[in-house]
This record gives sequence, C-alpha cells and structure tokens, in this order.
Amino acid sequence: MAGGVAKNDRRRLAEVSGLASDRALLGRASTAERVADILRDRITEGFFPPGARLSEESIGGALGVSRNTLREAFRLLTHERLLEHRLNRGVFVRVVTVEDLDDIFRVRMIVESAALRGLGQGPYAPEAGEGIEAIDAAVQAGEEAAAARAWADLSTANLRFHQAIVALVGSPRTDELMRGVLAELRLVFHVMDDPQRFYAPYLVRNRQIADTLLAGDAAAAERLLLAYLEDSRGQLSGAYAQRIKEG
Amino acid sequence: MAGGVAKNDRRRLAEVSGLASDRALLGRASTAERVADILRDRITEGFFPPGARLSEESIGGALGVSRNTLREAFRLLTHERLLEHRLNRGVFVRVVTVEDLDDIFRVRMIVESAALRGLGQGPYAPEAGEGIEAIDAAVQAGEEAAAARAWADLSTANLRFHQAIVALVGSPRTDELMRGVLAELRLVFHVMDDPQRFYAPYLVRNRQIADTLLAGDAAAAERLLLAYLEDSRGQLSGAYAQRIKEG
DNA sequence: CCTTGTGGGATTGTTCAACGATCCCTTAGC
DNA sequence: GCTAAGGGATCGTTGAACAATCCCACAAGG
Repeated sequence: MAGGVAKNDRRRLAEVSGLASDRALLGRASTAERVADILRDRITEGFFPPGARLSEESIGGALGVSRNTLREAFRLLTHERLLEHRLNRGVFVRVVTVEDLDDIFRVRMIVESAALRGLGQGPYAPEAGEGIEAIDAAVQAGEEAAAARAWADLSTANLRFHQAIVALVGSPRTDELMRGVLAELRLVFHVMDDPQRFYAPYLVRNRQIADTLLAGDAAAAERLLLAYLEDSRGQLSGAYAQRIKEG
Repeated sequence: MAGGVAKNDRRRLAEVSGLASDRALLGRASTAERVADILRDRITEGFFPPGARLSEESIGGALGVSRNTLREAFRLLTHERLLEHRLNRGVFVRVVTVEDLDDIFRVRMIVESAALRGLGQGPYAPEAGEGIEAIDAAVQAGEEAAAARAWADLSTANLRFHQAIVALVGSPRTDELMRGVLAELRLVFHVMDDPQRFYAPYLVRNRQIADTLLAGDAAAAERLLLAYLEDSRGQLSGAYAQRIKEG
C-alpha cells in the first residue's frame, strides 16, 4: 500500500482497483469457512456423491483440523442443504428427493419469471442493458462450450444464464436463494448417468430467450422461460425418479 | 408400546394417532438447538435489541452450556439472519439496514404475488378452499385482536396472514424463505417506537384481499396485495430510515 | 422362520481447559 | 491533531475426555 496517502484517497483507490472481490479471500478467513469451501467444492464436483457419509474422524484427520472446527463447517453446509445431519449418525451428502426437485423448479419459476417481469426491481439492479448483456454473455459462453464439447463448462454456463436472469432483480436475498437452489440442482445431476444430455437441448432455447430480451420483449421472454422450465422440470423429474428407483 | 402387533400395524397406528407433530419435541433435542430456541425467543421479543452484543462467556455462563455448544447455537441464528457474526469480534443482534428492508419487501412482492397468481402450485399445496380459509382465519384473528386492543396478537395475526398467502404455493422452500424474511421484519419493528401503528391501518386491506379471494377473483386480489405491499414498504421504509438516523 | 433381547464396538454429542490470534482502547510520541 | 506502540479482553482453534447413541451380530425364545 502507498505510504502517505490520506484516508479518503486510500479508500477510493481500493474501490477503483476493483479489489472488492478479492477481499473475500482475505477477511473471511475463518478455518471452518475455509474447510466448508473445500468440502463444498468436493461435493459440487461429485467427489463426494449424494448419500456418502462424511466421517468426522477421517475428514478431520485428512484436513488437519479438529473435530470442533469440522463440525462448524458441516453445520454451514447443512444449512446450504448440501449436507444432511442425522442425529447421532453423522453427516451425509444430501440425497435430493423427487419432491425436492419439483420444489426447486417451483421456486425457480417464481423467481425467474418475476425477474423478467421486472417485479420489485431494486436499487442494486444493474442497468437494463448491463443486465441483459450478462445474460447474453452466459449464453455465448454456453455455445462456445458446446462447440468445444466441454460439458462441464456448458453446465456452469447454463447455471450462470439463470443466475444472470435473477440478477436482474438486484436483490441480495433473491440472489442467495437462487444460488442455493442451483447448488441443490447440482446434486441431482451427480446422480444421473449423462448430465450433459439435459443441458444441450436447452442451449438453443437460452439463445432464443436472450434474443427476445435483447429485442426488448420481456413479456414474450417470460413466457418462453416458463415453458422452458416446465419442459425441463418434466424431463428431469421423470428421469430422476427412474434413476432413484434403480439405485 | 403394544406387545405383539406386527410392524405394519404399528406404523399405521403411529400415523393415525397423529403423533408426527410431537416427534419434533423428542428427536430434535440437540442442546445447541434448544439454546437457539431460547435466544431466538429473547431476540424476537426484544429482550436483546438490535445491535446488542452477545458475549460467548456471559451467555454461555448464564445458560450453563459450553462455549462450543453456544457457538453452534449462534451459527444457527446467524443463518436465520437474526444474528450477525463479525470475525474475532463476536455475534451481535442484527441491525437491519434500510436497504435490507427494501430488499425484504422486494422478496415479499415476488413471492406473495406469485402465490396469488397460483404460479408453480405443487403437490403440497392445500386445497383451494382450505388455503383461502386459512387466510380468512388469519384476518379474523387480526380483527378480534384489534377489537381487544391486543397489539401483540394483531402483529402475529398479520404475519400469519401473509404466511397463509405464501402457503398457497405449497412449497417448503418458499415457506422457509417467507418465515425468515418475516423474522427479519420483526427486528425492524423492535427499533420503532410504535409498531402497532403500522399494522392497524392495513387490517381493513387484509379483509378486502381475503374477501376478494373468497369471491374467486385472484387477479384482483393480487393487484390489491401488491398495492398494499408498496404502500407498506414506503411508509415503513421512510419511518425506519428516520428512526435509524435519530439513533 | 421370524421376532425379541443383549451384548460389543464404533461414532457422535457435549464439555472443558488451554493457548495463540485478533481487535479495541488507551497511552505515548511526533 | 494524527500516527504508532502497548495492554487487556475476547474470539478462534485445538486436543482430550466421557457420556449417549446407534449399528451390527449373535443368541434366546415363540
């Protein structure tokens, strides 16, 4: 940091540099949270599959943290619905039920359609052009990933597309709700054999929605999105129910 | 338990007896959760006002639980947004900002209007008549509380009214979202001098909305509700901002 | 064969004491 | 008046300990 600058100048400097995103890596340094970050990554990438039991002793030993600290991390992830805590039995990677899956889509329909309707748009909402730009960028990233057959990138691009839609609302609580719901959805995909299959057909529909938004017809985009979600829910729910029944 | 009944019979017996609600009192007995229940009551009743610091040592000593257990309870309440955790500084009863208040109403508008629009109604949704009946009952309870000048009852009746509206969706996640948001709203009222003032004028509008629903015109009810929320937001937000500025 | 007890072994639930790390406030210095 | 160093309080994390609970296997009884 520069030596003799005044307080206000220094603060402005930090803002301009766009370091706000990096602060998360510094200030938020609690060990339990860092452990939770690690475990969250492992879960969402499928290393710990749904239903797997996370033993306090083995995980704690492997990560070199005490049981108390590990339990705090478990508690964090339990509240994110990624882990499930059964009393006196330990924590398990959550197994999403078919009812949960339906509920997830119900929430998505409510939130995403509200976002396109521009309901309750708040002061944090991005400029209209800026927000739609982010949506378009997510679609484009998906198209590039599909062309390169980078399926993992395609799935993250798809999630980002829907997150960008919700971001139109400019509501921290809504953003967090959506983040949690999409994280749950990842658990579902880890149970399926062939997750990519579910993303690819919807890429063209993402494009259509983004173009409709760019054209300024939000009402039409909302209708397309709701149809999209209903189709997606039906297909995913059916396949998931069958997959659950099998094993 | 009965001696020689077969497994299936016993299960049916338990279901019929309606003991499912009591199980919560038995199974969910973790010390941390019980501590959290106690603290949650104290916070929502205003014993711990917003901004108050909850020392690990003093609270833990008073309740006779160890610091580790207490910290788990703190984390539970932090996730409910009732407490705020600042690293190395302890936990504080959350002070809702004016921006938070606006965001809370933004979420409410999205969720409550979606509920009346019947969007994404799921399998847990109550029968149409049953759900509206609960809404009507909440309004009625509010009217009786107002007549008896039981202001505390009036406020809970009002919250129950909105919760009943959201319950129309039949979505566990949406219900939980609403519960959290309304709990946050309670924190706001504890900062105000005269909370009742904000509920009373809206009682007649609750009645109007319930009657419109009973008449079967959900679209009109949605418009009324959105206007209600917008008015409520404006009034509450203004008064709260001033109250915060004062002290 | 099915159900009902009864152990043992493993894991979690909870508490405690201790030490290092961090923050806030005060004091000293320029 | 502002910056820098020090002290005290509190939090963060650990390791160990013991009780409570669950799971599994095995034996006893109908």
